[in-house]
This record gives sequence, structure tokens and C-alpha cells, in this order.
Amino acid sequence: MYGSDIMDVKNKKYKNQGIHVITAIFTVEQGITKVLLIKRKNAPFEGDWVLTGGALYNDENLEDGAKREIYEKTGISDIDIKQFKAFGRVDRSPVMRMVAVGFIGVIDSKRVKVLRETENTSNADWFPIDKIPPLGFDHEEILQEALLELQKRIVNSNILKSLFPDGVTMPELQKVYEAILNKKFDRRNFRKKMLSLDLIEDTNKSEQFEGNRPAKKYKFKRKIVDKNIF
Amino acid sequence: MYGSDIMDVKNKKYKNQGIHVITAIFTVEQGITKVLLIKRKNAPFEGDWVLTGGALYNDENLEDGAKREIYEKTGISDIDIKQFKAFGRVDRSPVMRMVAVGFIGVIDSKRVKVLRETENTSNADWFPIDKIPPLGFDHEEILQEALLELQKRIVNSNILKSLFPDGVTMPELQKVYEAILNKKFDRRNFRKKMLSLDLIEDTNKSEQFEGNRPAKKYKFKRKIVDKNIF
DNA sequence: AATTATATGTGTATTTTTTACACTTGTCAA
DNA sequence: TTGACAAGTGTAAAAAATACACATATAATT
Repeated sequence: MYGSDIMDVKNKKYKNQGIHVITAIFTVEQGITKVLLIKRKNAPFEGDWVLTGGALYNDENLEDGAKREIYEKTGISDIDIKQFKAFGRVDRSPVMRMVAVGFIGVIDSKRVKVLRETENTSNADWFPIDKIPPLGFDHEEILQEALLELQKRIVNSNILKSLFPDGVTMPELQKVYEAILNKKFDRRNFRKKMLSLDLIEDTNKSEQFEGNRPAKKYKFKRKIVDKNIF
Repeated sequence: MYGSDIMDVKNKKYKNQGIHVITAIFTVEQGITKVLLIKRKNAPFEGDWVLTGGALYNDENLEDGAKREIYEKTGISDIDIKQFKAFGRVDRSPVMRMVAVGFIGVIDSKRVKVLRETENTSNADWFPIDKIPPLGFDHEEILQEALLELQKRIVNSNILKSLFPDGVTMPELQKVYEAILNKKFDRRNFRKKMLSLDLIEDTNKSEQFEGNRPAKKYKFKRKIVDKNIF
């Protein structure tokens, strides 16, 4: 067998490869986890919905490329994203060999004012994760894995930070966790657990009142935690 | 700003991209965690050590490509590997834009009989992870992240399976965990923990005796576990 | 001003899991 | 038969997770 060197790219076996950066952008509204999908304007998969993403430029790093795509399609520029997996099935793109690097991000949907029309996309919308239409490319697979990653990350990273730019109360946070993990928690134990995870910190503010005792506001720390089990 | 469509690859901004598949292959010998490095024969980084890997073919999936590279350079064909991260710094390769998809794998070093000379590599060797020479490309970064991934994976996957093709005893297993996690465990508690992780199962065999009570042999299950914390 | 409705905030007892720790058993060699 | 050696096992203590009930702050009502 013929060895492929790490730099041996003249060989036609390696020609015409490309790299996608794809982000599953999640939000939670009224206890429903949703993902941002964008409708394609051009072939292939014309008219199909896909995750936010596109081809990586040669002069940008992976995460920068993913953020540029997010900015171009949503106008959002300050979102924290986390890479989780590369997708490289031979036939994942019908045109040429493309490997996609997948990211996840979470954002407050109220901040996406204009879902912009771009050269290649017509419109965009939030879809509840249990009501996803058929997606183009291999984006259904990417979305499924993104969801699993999201479920892991809300426990040991500050991925939810972008969802609460103005701070968050415990009851709000609990609703979001329950939506994403699809599971109910006891109020008192949830609070204890959250504080022990060391992801958020107290502020001395409270929420605006609504006819009952106002909830304390917390905010996400900068620090990203990552825990081992053993 | 000009939008990059997911298929818009004619644009020169995306031309001449390529994909690497790189595997950090670990072993543990006498309580020392080691990684397999290969010496490059050609420019760039001629004479430098690098992790096992190379360019992905257009007709193979990511994991298949990584396994092909492993086979070509070590003769090993039945190793379980796990993808963990893509590396895409703009300047990670001096020749052209390459994105590397990183994998980890573990193998019994005794099974690597001939470290083959290939067209592009001269020789190969196992290096203790605290005595790594300067590596070519961004492989030092990849190796560091690979090690962290290995530490996570030995707890919630059967990544160590390939290290023990003929089964393993508890004391052997404990030495390996202690080497990889760089931490000592109590014998009785380690056993309890291992059994509760549901990664291994009893056989009715025992090891060959060495002047003391023979240890029971266990074997890794097929199943891959993956646990959440909440 | 007092009362009521509502959702927030907090503490404690119970169970489960993790940790710490010591003696018994099986084999080889003398 | 005995001694040396490493493997195997159980139990008590500590820590963490879970189950559970009452007190508190605000707005609205009287």
C-alpha cells in the first residue's frame, strides 16, 4: 500500500477537499429548547433547512470562521461557542469532499433582531427540537450530536452564559435546565447543585417584581469548569 | 460583508484546503504512559517527530483514514480509536491550509512488532509522555489535548480494550489507571469502582502464577458507556 | 393598614455513594 | 509444613445526593 504523507497533497486522492464550520445555535423560550435553522436558497438542498454554517476561509481559524458565519446570518457577534466534533462521511456533501467541524452555542433569542437574508439563504427561524423539519446535508446527524453535547456542557461549562446577558434567577435557570435535560428538579436541591457547580455567582440585584417575592439575580462566571469523575 | 455559502468553494478564499487525520496512540508499560511518535523523512519538519497520521483520502471516512494511517505505519489493524477534536489554526501547516481531525487510541506495545519504514517516515518509537521531544506541526498541542481526552475516556469508555487483548487482572488495570491519571488508588476501592463502571466483566480464567495467589482475569465489554453528571 | 395570593428562599433528616482501613486466601519455594 | 508474597474481601465513617415543609417578600385587594 502506498503511504500518504502528512503533506502529500499533490496526489489526486486528496484533491478538492474543503472544510465547513457548522454551529447548532440553541435557545430556550418558555421551557422549549429550540435551534436556529436557515433556509437554503441555492442547490444543493435548495429550499431545505440547515444549521448555521458555511465554508471556512483560508485565513481564519475554525472558531473564527464559525463565528463569522453566525454574524453574517444572525447579526450576533458576541456568542460563546464550543467545538464538539468533526463530521466527515464521504458522501455528506453531494458536490465535493467536505469535512464539517461542528460547534454548539446558546443565545437569547430576543437578541436576534433581524434574521438576515443573505446571498445564499432566504430566511431563518427557531424550531423546537422535537419539531425539526428534514434537514439538508448531514445536519440531522450533526444536530443530534450537538444536542447531546449541549446536555453535557450545561453541567460543566458556562455555555449558557450567552443566554443570560443580564443575569439570571434560580427559577429561570431551573426552567432552562429542565428544558434542555428534559427532566424535573426539586427547587431546593437544584439551587444547591447549581451553586456547587461553581458556574454562577451572586449579584446583589433582584429581578423586577411581579406580584410575589422577587428572585435574586446571579450571573455566570467567566471561568470554564471541566470536571473528571475518578 | 460577503456571505460564504456552504457550497461556495469556487471562491479562492476556500481553495487548496486539505484534511489530516492524526492519532495519538498510547500504551502503558511498567507504569509509564507512552505515546507512539514517528520520525519524518521529508520536509517540512524533516527529521522531527510527529504523531501518527496523514492526509485523508477522498474516498474514506475520517475514522477509516485514521485507521489506514495507523496500519500503514505500525501494521496494527484492529485498534479502537475515538475522535476528540479538530485542529485548524491557520498556520498549523506551513505548506497549505490543513485541518487535522484528532483521534486517540490505546494499544499493547508488544503487538507493534515492526515499526515500519514508509515512504515518508524513517522510524518510530514509544516516548514517555513526560519526555516528549519537540514535535512537528502543532502536534505538541494535539498531544496535550489527546492526553486530557484519554484521561476522561478511560473512565467512561472501553478505550483501554485494545491494551488487553487477552484479558486483564485488577492489579494490572489499576497500574494502568494510576499511570494515566497520575494518581494512586486504594486496591479495594479501585476494584469496587471499576466493577461499578460496568466496563469490564468477569471471566473464569486466572493469570499465570508467579509465586503468589493468581489474579482473576477480566475482559472489557463491547459496550461503550457514556455518563452524565446531573 | 391589614389581609390574601403567589412564587421565592432556606434547613434538616434520610438515603446513597465514596472513602478509609485490616484481615484472610491461594500459590510457589524452601 | 511453613514462610513469603500478592490477591481477594467486608465494614465503619464521611460525604454527597435526595426527599421534604415552612418562612418570607412583594403586589393586589379589602
